[in-house]
Amino acid sequence: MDKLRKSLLFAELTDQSMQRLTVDAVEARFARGDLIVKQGDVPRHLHVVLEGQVGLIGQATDGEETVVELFEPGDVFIAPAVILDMPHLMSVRAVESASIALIPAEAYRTALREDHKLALASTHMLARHWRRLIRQIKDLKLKTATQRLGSYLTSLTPRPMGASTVQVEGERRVLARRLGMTPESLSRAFASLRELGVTGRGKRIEIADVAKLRAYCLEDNLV
Amino acid sequence: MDKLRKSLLFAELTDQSMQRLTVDAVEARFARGDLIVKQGDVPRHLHVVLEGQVGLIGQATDGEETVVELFEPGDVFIAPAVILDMPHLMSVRAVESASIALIPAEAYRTALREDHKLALASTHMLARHWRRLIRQIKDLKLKTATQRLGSYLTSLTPRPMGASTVQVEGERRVLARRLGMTPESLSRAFASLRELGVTGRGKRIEIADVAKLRAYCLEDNLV
DNA sequence: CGGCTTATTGACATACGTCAACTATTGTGG
DNA sequence: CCACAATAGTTGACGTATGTCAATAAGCCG
Repeated sequence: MDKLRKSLLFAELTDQSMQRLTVDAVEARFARGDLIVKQGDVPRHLHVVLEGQVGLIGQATDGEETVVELFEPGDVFIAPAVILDMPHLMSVRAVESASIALIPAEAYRTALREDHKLALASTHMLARHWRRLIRQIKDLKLKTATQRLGSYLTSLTPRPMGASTVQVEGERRVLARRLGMTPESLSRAFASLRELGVTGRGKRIEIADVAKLRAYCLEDNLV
Repeated sequence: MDKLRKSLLFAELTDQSMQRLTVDAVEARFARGDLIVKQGDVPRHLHVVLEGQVGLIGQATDGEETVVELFEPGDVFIAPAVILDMPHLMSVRAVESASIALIPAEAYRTALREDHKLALASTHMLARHWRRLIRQIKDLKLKTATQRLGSYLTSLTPRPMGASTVQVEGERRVLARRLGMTPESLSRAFASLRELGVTGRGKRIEIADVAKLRAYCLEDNLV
């Protein structure tokens, strides 16, 4: 269970704290499409992704679904509901086969109260998550669908300019919903970006001029 | 300066901690429209609203602006940037004349590191803020403009059903941008809601049947 | 290779934004 | 306290981005 150490949240904890936190923790496997957390339920565990990818899913009362965030190994998800002991605002679904560490909610809350290092690490984690959401809200409110796709593509390359090739992992539908559009609109957004030098099909996408794409997508340079 | 005690973040601190945190704090007044925090700047202070209302503003590189959140007395804003010591992703503007407490950023970070109670209170604050943003993203991605307005109106009344009168404070433009639409669309959204029993002009709005409105707006019952 | 799922493309519908004109409200100086 | 200007909100006409539905093409896996 010391795979958990890879997560930033637990990296700095003492072995003793870690021990107490994980004594009743278990590892669970989920197949693609499995529901890991159901919106409305009261949290029983803090979840940490060990392998695979999971999606934070918002469900409307009419059955519509959207993807708000994608989490990868090392990421802790739905911590806020656990911290506040309030019903989940979101569901979580495995978008590919995944392995998740389940830490009992009360154990985490107790550890938060008793272990200052954990509380401090939690503020950092929450602050980073907050900024991810803020970025997404800005994108949704200020950019077109095509610009959101372009921004996403530029986020996949470390290069600030010049040419670059990026790997777009995962299903198109999931990416489309994450970016706030339908799969059809995503296809059209890819088509629109072609005239800005974004070529290639499938998972491998080539960007001819990253700086130009960033400018078109209204990308700011904030870290 | 013990107006700060009203904020949940500081309610439980020892006097000694509070003393150290506020020794170099100042209170600043801002007029309507003043920029309090500029997107891209490195945070110098943690901000707490003492009086008035401020808006968290996202700016695109083409000059477009949107309102992401509104903060009221007792609210702490832009804490994540202060915690992480990273550039602000957002600007903050006084939407009405406001008074703000400015706590030096380094003092807050030091206190976070040394005072467990403060770290714990900060996780709660961040968790609550996270849930506000999640709610907003779900609304933006899953609801129409009219439904978002309806949801906002139902959030103003404590009653889950029956008739209710609510006060819509602040300027229409600010509300429109907060809800992710233009002022014109907001006017039309009010007009559309009229046939669902939402009447009245100006600041006082009457809802004939809160439950019916909530159903139309796809409101879930999550706390 | 065949069948199933997923992605793309086309035709069309619609929600929302834009621009402009008009109306209501707020604030201010005489 | 009124008159008037300035600002804010509403309404109408219209354009455009994105969703919807249906058909086709591409990718994936036994």
